[in-house]
Amino acid sequence: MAEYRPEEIESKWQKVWEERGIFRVSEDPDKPKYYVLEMFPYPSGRIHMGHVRNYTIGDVIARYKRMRGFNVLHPMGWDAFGLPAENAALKHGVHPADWTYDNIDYMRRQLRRLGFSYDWIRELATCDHEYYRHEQLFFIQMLERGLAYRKKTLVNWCPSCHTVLANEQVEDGACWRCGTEVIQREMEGWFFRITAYAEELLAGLEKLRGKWPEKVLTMQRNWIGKSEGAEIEFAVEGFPERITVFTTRPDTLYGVTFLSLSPEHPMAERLAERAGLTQALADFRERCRRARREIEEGLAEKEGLFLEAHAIHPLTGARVPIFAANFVLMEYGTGAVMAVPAHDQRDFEFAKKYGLPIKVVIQPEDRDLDPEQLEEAYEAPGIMVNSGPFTGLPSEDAKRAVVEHLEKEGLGRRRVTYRLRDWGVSRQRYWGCPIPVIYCDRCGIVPEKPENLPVKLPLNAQLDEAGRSPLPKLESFVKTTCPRCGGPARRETDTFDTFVESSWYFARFACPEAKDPLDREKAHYWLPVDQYIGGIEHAILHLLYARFFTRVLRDLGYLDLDEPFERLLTQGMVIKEPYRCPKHGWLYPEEVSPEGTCLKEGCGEKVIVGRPEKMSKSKCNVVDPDEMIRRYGADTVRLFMLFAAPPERDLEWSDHGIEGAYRFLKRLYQLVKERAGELWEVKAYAGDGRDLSPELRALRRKTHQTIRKVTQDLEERLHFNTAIAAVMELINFLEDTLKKVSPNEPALQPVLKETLRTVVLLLAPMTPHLCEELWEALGEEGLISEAAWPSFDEEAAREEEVTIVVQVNGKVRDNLRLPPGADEETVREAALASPKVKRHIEGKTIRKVVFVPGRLINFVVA
RNA sequence: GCCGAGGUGGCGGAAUUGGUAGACGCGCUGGAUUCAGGAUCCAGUGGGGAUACCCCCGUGCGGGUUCGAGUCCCGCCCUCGGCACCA
Repeated sequence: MAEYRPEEIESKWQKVWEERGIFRVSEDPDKPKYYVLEMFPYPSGRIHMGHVRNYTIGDVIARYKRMRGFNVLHPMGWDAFGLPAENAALKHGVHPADWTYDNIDYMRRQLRRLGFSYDWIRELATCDHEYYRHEQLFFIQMLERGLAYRKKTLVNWCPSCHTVLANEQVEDGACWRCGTEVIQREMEGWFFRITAYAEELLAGLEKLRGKWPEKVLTMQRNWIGKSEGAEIEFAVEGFPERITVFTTRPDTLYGVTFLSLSPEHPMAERLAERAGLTQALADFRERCRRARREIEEGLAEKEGLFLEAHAIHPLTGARVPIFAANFVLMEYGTGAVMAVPAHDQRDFEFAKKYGLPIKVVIQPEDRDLDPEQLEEAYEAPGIMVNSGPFTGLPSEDAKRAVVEHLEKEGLGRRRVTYRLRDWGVSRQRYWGCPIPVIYCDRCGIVPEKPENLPVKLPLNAQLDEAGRSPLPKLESFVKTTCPRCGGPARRETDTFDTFVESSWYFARFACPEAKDPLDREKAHYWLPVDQYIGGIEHAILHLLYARFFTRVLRDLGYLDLDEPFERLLTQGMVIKEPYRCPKHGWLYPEEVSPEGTCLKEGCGEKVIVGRPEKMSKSKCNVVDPDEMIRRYGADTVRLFMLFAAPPERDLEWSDHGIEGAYRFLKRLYQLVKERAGELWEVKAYAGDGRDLSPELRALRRKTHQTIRKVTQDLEERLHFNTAIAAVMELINFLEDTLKKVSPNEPALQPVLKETLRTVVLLLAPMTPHLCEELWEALGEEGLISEAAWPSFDEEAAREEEVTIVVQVNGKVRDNLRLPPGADEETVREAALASPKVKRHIEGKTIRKVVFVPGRLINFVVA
């Protein structure tokens, strides 16, 4: 019996694909285009199961669309700048470039072994100056348009990575990469004006409804954080300047009893100076910066510093004290808040702590608020009280009325504020794209001339042992001449956030050889990406930056689209249960006995099996793709990744599960190989089925039903697990049929050929190597990778008989096999003839009959 | 606290529009084959009662709508994810 040898089959077909270059694409006006993209990997060394899953899903879509006649762009590249390269360099004494390129070579081989249908000609690595030079040009152009700028501000500093992080890159107050708590630090750096696009980025989400996961849309919406309200100006006693506050509750204006300023607010500084509190304020500001994490998590108690100054209420003229408060952020709104303790919980707590007055200006309908008795702020709407001319209005209406009044008086205006902050892109790191600006003592900040690009990252740098960037000390890099005046000048030594590279790589894939950053025509042909696939961890980060950058490139004239990714699939993680011994800690599966005891040093302790979680080396619950490919072959690994769960859900790794996938492929291989000889020259059945025996007609029906089912699952839902299940069902059905049908039946071989041919075609996007092999064995022409997707015959798929469920009082009592068109009368008679039904009806009256044609009949009796 | 997703056999998961709950796979049980193990093949496999026909119960919990609810409505519990002093 033929033995399934995946390693032979797989290398054979990978070579054929490679030699014939069948996955290379170019623009073809005669075919509809389809661009499938998976988030490109960071070349960390080896691919992990998460990559395998991500890229398998993408490959199935690419191969399927190709079979459907699309001109498919399916590229792959490397997100090759980043900190791990520098860390590895320090640890192993290799240069980040060597480390990165070695990893790329290894990982490329791994991807090839999995049989992914990439157009490798388009491969790119972002650390290549032929890639990042274009990004430097974008930056210069952004600078001209004010979309990039430099400012000094409080930034998130990761002490372990020795660099600044953008707000999006801080999770729960910690660095997203290494988990170290970030500290607040005042620094100069470069920013991209993403806030200029806040409204457009928010509005664009609407168009993605139904095409992106709702969850991602919600997360982005929250992150942008639009809120509508008003700016209101307060005069300051003894000062010419006014303090402008932002509020979403102008209706509570009459309830203001004090103002809170951010400790970073310039006015706080001025007031403190006058009151001789400069040192006190500086200390307070320092404390707030240090405790930022606690403050943001709401753990820190509210704290304030009275600045011994008063503001004048714009409408009542009342004197209200001014505080610096630890919970007021300089970066949001105006950095100043009007405090309404009766109707804002934060202000309430602050007022209680410092004994400040509480003034009720909104009354709920069902009770009376007494400021003396309040235990928490009343934040809901109600009826205005103590509010001058606005008293008696519903608070929701008063919001507008108050603002209109202020606008008339020149004391305030409507204002929309976003939570989104500008994107800080400066990184104090070596292994990244140099920011192409020069500092000249005479001319100030000067961008590099476009013709001098790229500003190459020097590869001769000696890495600093403490992990700091060597660039500032590298004279040959820093020392330069000013592009404007020709005098001596210094280069910027910060590099870009690596998210800048990944913000436009999908566009470069459309025209990787273009001399210009992008070839408008090619980009226009290929973009947008029709299907993008990647992890949910980039719900905000990469996906928001890429949406922003696409719009910038549009406004710079490079692209003519708004949204880069038409459809988005966020695949779940690959997870596995970890094992832990009370004495020896985390264990590898092979360190656990079949009885569930620890095998380390003859320990014998009962092993604790954790709930499945993300694979990580530290918990010893990783599965190595190389090892699995070696054991079972790429097709089996791919099949299991697709079969074990629908793509958006987490996938639990199972050693038994992958065995099952292997078993299935082996069975299919043997089935086809056994029959291949006799079927070689047989033509697939092409009749109308009337000449077939009932068994063969049924097999044919199942075949066409399966084509329909698999097509739907791949086309509409991307639910590969149910598609595979359907093919398995077909094979089970085929084997049952073979047992029932005489081998001499003349139509057997054509029908069998049709079925096997179909099975192989349907599985081809998922397990391409095996299917090429079986396609060839069946005597079919050409490569299955280039074959057309099968179409189904509606007539052949139609059931000759349908199952009609018979219920009595809603309980299933029997089922009938009848022709699909059977009318109520026929069904009713057949149903009443059934003894199983009779038993439940006898002696009772039929009150009602519910008939659903082709499905069911229900007798309601009493 | 707010928002979102989810809760179905021993396990991963099906059930696309309110119409036979548990497809497909794993595991398990029994049998065949084998010196034996493995591999393979066959049969069974939600729970309970009867072991012959059948009957009752069953999709997190409690209500409801309906001839009929995993699916719709109301209330609650639990798990996971995101956001959270953003004025």
